[in-house]
Amino acid sequence: MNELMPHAGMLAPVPAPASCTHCAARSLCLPPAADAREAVRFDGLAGYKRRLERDEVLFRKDQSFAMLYAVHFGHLKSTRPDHRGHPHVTAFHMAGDLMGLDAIYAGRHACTTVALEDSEVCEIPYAGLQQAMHDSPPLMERFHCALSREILREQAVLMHADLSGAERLASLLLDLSSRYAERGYSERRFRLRMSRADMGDYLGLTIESISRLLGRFRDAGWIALDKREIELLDQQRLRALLAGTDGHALPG
Amino acid sequence: MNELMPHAGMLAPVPAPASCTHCAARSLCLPPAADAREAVRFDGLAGYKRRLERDEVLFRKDQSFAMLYAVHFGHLKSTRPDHRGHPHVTAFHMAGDLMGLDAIYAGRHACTTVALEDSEVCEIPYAGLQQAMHDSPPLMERFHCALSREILREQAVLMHADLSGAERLASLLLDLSSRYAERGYSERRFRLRMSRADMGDYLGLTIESISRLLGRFRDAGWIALDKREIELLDQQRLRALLAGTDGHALPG
DNA sequence: CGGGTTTTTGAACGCACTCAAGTGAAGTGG
DNA sequence: CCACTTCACTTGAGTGCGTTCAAAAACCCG
Repeated sequence: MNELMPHAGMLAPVPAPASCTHCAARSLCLPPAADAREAVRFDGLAGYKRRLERDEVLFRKDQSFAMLYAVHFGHLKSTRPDHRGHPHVTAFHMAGDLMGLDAIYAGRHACTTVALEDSEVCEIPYAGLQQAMHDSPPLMERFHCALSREILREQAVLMHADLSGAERLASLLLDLSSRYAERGYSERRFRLRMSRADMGDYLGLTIESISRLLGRFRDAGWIALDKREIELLDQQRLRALLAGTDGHALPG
Repeated sequence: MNELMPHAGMLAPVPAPASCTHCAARSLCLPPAADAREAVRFDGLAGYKRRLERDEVLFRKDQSFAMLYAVHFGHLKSTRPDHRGHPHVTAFHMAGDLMGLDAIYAGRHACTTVALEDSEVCEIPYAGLQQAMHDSPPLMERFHCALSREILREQAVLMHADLSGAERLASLLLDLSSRYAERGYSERRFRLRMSRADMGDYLGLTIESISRLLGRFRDAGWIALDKREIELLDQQRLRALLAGTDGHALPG
């Protein structure tokens, strides 16, 4: 394990070096935007950070739930074993994303979350958050929005059901692109932090299919690909593939 | 439309005939279980009911969000159009289920919800609920649990991705069965309120596949089927199919 | 450089889809 | 009461896509 400091409760809110008020992902995360006093208070709540090395586990399925986490920097994935026991990727997380929301119901984590690269997360004690929400209706509302957004996100993935492999892959690439855009990074060129196997587990395709589809996208001139470095050369075509408006399907 | 009474705000909480305290689905729904005073207050909040005929729309996608709804009796489905515009069923709702949670984020409904049969729903004004949650931390916690459970439910469906058609169908039948059991109905014998087409839209299969699979389940002696009336003759086999532990797959 | 992992590529199979026809029950109007 | 329509479901035949199995190539890290 890699705990830099002990998990403190609400009693000793020693401020951590980096505060939410100056965080780049602030607008996508939980801390209140407007009120300065509340912002300071939230810093005290979420001040503790935890560093993770690549492949290090943040929390494991069935582990008892006490903290929510927000990505400060880096990338993580969440996996859940299916009925057969095979792991299935339920989400990829990047800066500002909230993790652990699915643990509130049962009081234990429903998924295992792992760092895809060296990362840092902010710890948000759930008990403290509840208290803070009681005192601050705007914070409560932000939290409800975050939960609702997570439901929406999963509904969107859920609708992959009757999409072809090419459509699912296009959907993932465009999703990543738009999330990088939200964060001020290039929506055209980015690095795929996850392995082909992770992409397959996420989309319900095999690793071979992912590889073949990426190859066909490259051959069609829709993307440029160098290992995990990707550039979306023709977003329009990718979108058209999803919409099915395009007369031209993927050549291949 | 079919509004029996005007939508009142918090100012005129005229109690409706049936109260949450006596509702059969109370334990599965939002109202607090313990405190009698809070229970009465919640009755005032959620007292208004709305009746729906079969095929009547409760709310439509993009409609602005003001109310959450709970199923009092009857069954409903929620659908969302995919990128192509084809409707996709995201959930089937029965007594006690909360609807509209996905609308909190954007302030507009993300799906369209329709009655599968004559039904009645309880209206829960979101603004009033927020106020009530501010006054009652236990209610707030129940609400967070409900949101978290919805996330879990969708994750479970999301993992259908790499299941075969037979496995997906078994999963749906067992899910319905366990939900009826929770509500005190028979887990063995029940009525499928939705059409084969709805089941297909939900599971990502065609109507023909649903029909064939139900036929194979029947021929294998795992279920008895009379139109929409179904009896699970061998739950063990259905479960074994999902777990993949069973040596015997579905004969076919 | 070598050993292990990740990714790519090839060939054949099987499942769910599409297209097409047919059955059955419920509802309508003469 | 019976033709007719309509809708929901069933059944059959053929195809295509993603899978499985198998092997080679590229990459990473010691």
